[in-house]
Amino acid sequence: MGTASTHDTHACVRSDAALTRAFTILGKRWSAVVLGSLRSGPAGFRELSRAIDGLSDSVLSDRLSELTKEGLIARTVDAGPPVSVSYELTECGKALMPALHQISEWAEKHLSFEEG
Amino acid sequence: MGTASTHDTHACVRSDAALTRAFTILGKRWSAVVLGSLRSGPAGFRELSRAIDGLSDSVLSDRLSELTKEGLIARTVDAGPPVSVSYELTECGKALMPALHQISEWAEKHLSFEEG
DNA sequence: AGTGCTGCTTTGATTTTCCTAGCAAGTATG
DNA sequence: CATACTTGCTAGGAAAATCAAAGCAGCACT
Repeated sequence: MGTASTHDTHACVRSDAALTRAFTILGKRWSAVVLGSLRSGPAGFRELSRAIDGLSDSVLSDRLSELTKEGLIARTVDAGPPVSVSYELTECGKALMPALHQISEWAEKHLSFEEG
Repeated sequence: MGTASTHDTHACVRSDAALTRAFTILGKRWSAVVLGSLRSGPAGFRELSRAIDGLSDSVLSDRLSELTKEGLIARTVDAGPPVSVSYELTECGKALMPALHQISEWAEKHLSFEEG
């Protein structure tokens, strides 16, 4: 087949723009894990740092900024006196939770957890 | 401190091991997009390269190797003469599609597509 | 004052990703 | 054979992301 026109435009669109856009955010190391950690409620910087093993403060700071900028989480400052900061999911962020949960279940079923 | 008082195991497990493991794979740039591109059926290297805009050959090669090693996709060589290679989702990879689809829908609803 | 908590930022080193080429092999022309 | 174009990759090196560790300011407890 295909001898007629070589440069046709029926590319079948294997590429999914929405998925690509989503993974501009989620495709960064730790983004999704940070979001997942916020699933059970608001948390402070140090709490997240402690909860997520392997993630350094500088990267956590970056992810938190990006996620806030993208509107997935919100940063709230309570000027105490002991000033405390807390991060929590926005509606947008919450809407992602079912998908994250599904991925989590997929991982448990299909992935091995001993890796080098 | 806090002899018998402080509730030390207050950790609430914010960290999700399965999610963390999943995003050891998916959290790499282009992994999920490559998988998504394979959802409509097998494809060759060049076809994927053309379909996914912005992804370079060297990175595609990396992702394909990793995804194959992790068992999400399979590489099949048909020694022609015109030798042709095709990649396709394994059962494991297919099982991830619903989640990817959900993320795609989430992106369409909640994300803006004009970004800098 | 000393120690530890909080929320970050800064400093390099290491790793990953990216872009530009290029290779080997096959097909299609002439 | 030569040229041109395909396929499936790999190499080199630069740019960006990630890393661990330390530092800093503010507040609390002792």
